[in-house]
Amino acid sequence: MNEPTPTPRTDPASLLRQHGLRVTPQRLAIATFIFSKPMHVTARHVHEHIQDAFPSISLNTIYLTLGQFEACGLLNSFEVHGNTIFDSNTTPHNHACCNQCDTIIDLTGDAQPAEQPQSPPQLAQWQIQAEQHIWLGLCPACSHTA
Amino acid sequence: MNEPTPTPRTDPASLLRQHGLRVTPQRLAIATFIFSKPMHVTARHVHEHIQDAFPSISLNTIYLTLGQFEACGLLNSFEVHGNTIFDSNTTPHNHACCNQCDTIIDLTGDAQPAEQPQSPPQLAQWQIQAEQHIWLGLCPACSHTA
DNA sequence: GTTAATGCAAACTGTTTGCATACGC
DNA sequence: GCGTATGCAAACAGTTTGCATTAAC
Repeated sequence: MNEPTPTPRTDPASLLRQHGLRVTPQRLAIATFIFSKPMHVTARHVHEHIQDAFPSISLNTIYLTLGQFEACGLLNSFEVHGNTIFDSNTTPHNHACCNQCDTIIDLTGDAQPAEQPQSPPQLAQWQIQAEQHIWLGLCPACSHTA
Repeated sequence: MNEPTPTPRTDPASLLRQHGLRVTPQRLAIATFIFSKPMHVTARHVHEHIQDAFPSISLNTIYLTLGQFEACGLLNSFEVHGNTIFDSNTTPHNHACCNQCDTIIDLTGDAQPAEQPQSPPQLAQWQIQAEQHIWLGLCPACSHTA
């Protein structure tokens, strides 16, 4: 009861209300999907998944909703291969992306120095808002078949 | 005379021939512009600059040429804010990009651990081809006006 | 009832592709 | 002369915008 965790594992509806977002069935479905576990999705990916339950949902709504989730701090986003990837894991971590199959994995740093962003001295006067550390290459599966 | 540096500061024409690329006036202009000093450019940026000398040059040619330069290892590319940035500095280094004015600076690491890409253990089975470490935020100028 | 979310369509941007012509080698 | 580079146009994908309708509060 004494844990002021920023985004606790509450149910999606409460999560939305906590951030001043209206709870609509579509939004609830998106939130339920995305926050069920840490995942990396594109807007299209979400759209295709949600269409099972809401065949008439538009990509537009997906973009809007994901954008709002990100503005609330419920999601992070980054770009790989020209696509915007939304990441429901909002703790600081890095990524590796396969150049062939586009698989993305989290690199949650045990020995990683990503937690403390030790900005280089040249950035002393910058106001850093985000840090992206991405490895690109071939995942184990694609390495074998390549 | 005894320096076998990979991409020496030869004239652009020789540089192109060295990599099996035909030397055309347009290509020469692009190469001269890009390799005059380390810089970060988009295809559009190059196009606008080259149009001074070749008003009829097409964006298509720019994309093709930059793509070939990259395939030859003369350029690196990365994406920021949905744009492909071509970097004529091919030595390993990191970047910082201003979210407001899109200024990009090189972070050539003195104390930076970027030189030896110490891949995280999770990537042991990956075949890493590139590593991007980008800081996003506000540059000193935009920090002040924000 | 007020305000925000949705869905549709169209616009917009960056990039790629196809193809005929021009030109470096 | 052969083969690639160029330029034009059109295609394409991801994303954004405008607006009328609908639904949450």
